Amino acid sequence: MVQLTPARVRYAPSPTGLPHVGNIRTALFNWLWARHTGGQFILRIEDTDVARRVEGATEGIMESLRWLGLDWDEGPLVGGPYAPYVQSERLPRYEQEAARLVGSGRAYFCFCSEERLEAMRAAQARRREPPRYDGTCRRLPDEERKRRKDGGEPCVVRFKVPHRGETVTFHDLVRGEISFRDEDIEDFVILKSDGYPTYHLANVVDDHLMSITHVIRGEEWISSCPKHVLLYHAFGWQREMPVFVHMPVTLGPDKGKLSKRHGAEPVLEYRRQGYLPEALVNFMALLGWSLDDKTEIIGREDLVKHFSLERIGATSAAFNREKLDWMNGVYIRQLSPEELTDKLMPFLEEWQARTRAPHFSRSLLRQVVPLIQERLRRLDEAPALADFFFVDELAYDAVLLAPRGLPPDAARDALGRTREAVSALREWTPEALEGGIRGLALELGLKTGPYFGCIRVAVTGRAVSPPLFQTMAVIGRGRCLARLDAAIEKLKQGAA
RNA sequence: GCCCCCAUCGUCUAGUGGACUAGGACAUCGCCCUUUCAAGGCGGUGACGGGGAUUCGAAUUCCCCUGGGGGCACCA
Repeated sequence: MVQLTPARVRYAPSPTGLPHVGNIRTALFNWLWARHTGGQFILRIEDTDVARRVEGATEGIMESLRWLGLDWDEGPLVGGPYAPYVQSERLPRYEQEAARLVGSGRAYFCFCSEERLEAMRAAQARRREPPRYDGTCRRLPDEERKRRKDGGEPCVVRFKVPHRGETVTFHDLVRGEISFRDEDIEDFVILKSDGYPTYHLANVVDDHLMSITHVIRGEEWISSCPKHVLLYHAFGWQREMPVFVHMPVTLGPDKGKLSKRHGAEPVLEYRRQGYLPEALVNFMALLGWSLDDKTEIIGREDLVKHFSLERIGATSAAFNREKLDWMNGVYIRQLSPEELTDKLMPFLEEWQARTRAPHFSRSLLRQVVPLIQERLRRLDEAPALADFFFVDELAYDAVLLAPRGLPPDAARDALGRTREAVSALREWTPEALEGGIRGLALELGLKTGPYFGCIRVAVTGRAVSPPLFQTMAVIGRGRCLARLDAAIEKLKQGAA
């Protein structure tokens, strides 16, 4: 492998809610790059919007990362050489850097009120002009700005975008050169009136201070990237500018950018629905990245080993639940029965608590697991698939007992003979059951299809189940005989 | 409205001028296996948005159009 310099990358979410798949995929790509290069993955909380802050969101973010196995080397809880990693705790730095810019004439105080700005934008919209700060305070004489500032008038700090009719160009690893005309960039706010920095300032300052080498983020940031580039230059940091990698956004099923509005669910919701973190990781990695023309199932280690920024595509990808479900099934089948039992326990326990199923236990579940493993796509499907192993009474429609090709009377007789034959069995094993029941089928001249179907319903209460004889073996002699009796009774009542 | 980005099967993608009658995966359809359902095996349907240009030769390069997406806050 080529010797790579260790990268320092960051996942920088704002704590405004639980991260969803599109969001956490950014974390995954950053993490993969850090691990691939042997560098550091940094978690930085960008809580510079006091109004949008959500209680507990940071914990939710960390829990999501932990569940997916995306461990961070620096950040909340673990600390690091560039602490603190929460922007609200770094306010003095931003203020200081903003002041530097004001001092050197690259930024200025702006006293325009929210109302005035709103009116300005409304007027621009009416004139069908792009909404953009009109530069009122930029044109103010220095003395007046100083006087009003010293007088305590509320203000923000705006970056003085050089409007020289030039283009601001940056290199994006995914798309190549991207350029904007400087007159299309407005004098953006870098420090708000409450003293908090905006994303633009905080992000540039911290990335520089924390020696971030690669900024891997969603493509929704492309349009603000020139602002960041301008800031790097204004600060004199252009030599150490990070490599920009704008990943394509994830689209919802309706092809809109994945968000609450477009079918995005919190990552932790996937845990609740019985997805395996390794399946979700595999799946998300393939959303916008590919190893070659055939690899679909690729485990975490191989992902780390083979991941590369160069193979990130430029087209946005729609989140496709069906493929995730398939992939999750693949990962479920790869589990050992013991592992799967462990993973299934919380889902069955939750079900048990609701239904009071009398026969549920881990050891019974352990026996059931081999019978349902290849039938599961999600862990939360297990109760619906296996409930009849754990209950006493079965509730089902008697007509199911007489499938096509087996009239009710014949079904009742067959079940009666079956009960007889089976209760005489010395061993209650799949093999013994199969021998006995097949022998009987031959003797009675019954086709196995309808006949086995009939027994299946009697024993499981449904027309679809895992293989009959193994199922009966696990359910046990006592409950099987009782269920056969109940089925015969049901048919008698139906006839009467 | 303005700016930016993108464009291969329904979906995720491979493809960097000839190896492409465009490959793989999910989904879908059919067959096989089979006591049902799965799993598995085999096979089928299915795509280079349109138009120009460059070239002996374009999915691949360039331009235009169209379509889609993103952005345009004292939000990130």
